[in-house]
Amino acid sequence: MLNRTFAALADPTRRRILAHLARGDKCVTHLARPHAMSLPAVSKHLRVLEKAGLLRRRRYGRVHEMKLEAKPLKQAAQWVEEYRKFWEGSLDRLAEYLEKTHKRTGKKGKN
Amino acid sequence: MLNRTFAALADPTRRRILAHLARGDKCVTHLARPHAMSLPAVSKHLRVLEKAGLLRRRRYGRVHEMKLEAKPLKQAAQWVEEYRKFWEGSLDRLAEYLEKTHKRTGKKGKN
DNA sequence: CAAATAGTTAACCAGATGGTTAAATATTCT
DNA sequence: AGAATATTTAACCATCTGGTTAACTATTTG
Repeated sequence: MLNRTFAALADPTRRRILAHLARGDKCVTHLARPHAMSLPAVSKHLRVLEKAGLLRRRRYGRVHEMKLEAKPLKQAAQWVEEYRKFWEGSLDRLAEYLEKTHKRTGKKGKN
Repeated sequence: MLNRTFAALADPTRRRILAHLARGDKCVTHLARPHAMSLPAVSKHLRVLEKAGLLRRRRYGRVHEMKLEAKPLKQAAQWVEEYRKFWEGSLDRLAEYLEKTHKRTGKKGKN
């Protein structure tokens, strides 16, 4: 799940599409316009996002309305947040690392 | 920047490597052991992570010590967090959406 | 019905990705 | 010096990715 989510987010076009969707649901042509590429290209991006569960599609006649789906984003946020423990406690970790790995003149200070 | 970060995070092997690194810095062989793949494969993964700025490498003789670098993760978290506004206010958005789309009398708006 | 509109599917292409094995490069150990 | 260890580089392969154009399906409109 995270695989597809992160892979989907790795493309700037797709992130822009999501940004637009966050400001209101849009149909394919509408989402395509600001992107200097063909419609099929956008269509593909939308399918990637859909497969990643980042948007849901509803058809109204010939128009496909896209709707942002936040669940995968939440999951991604959760994953990344686990590393907050690390980057907020990084000095402690560094100390621990220095102590454990290199017994060379144990200077364990905090900065 | 986000491109590379998210792309790097899209691979489970790389996420596992980061998880190990978050628990202490490790050298290549050490990081490779739990992954059922060749050393060069792991080496490649490490380079991807390095290029994405997610880790820093220090050489002590022939041993390369890897160290988790949190900045890109922070940036990624920041990006994802922007969508919290959306998924926490999703009901309002939904209401807005319903109002705009369904009660409309066939106007071809360029919203 | 015919034409316009919305969107997808198909076929193709160049380049990236993720893996392999074999060989090369440093560095450390005896 | 020679062997072992840590890691990278090279060459190769299959598959995925992101784009294209052309053709197709489906729906709305005149």
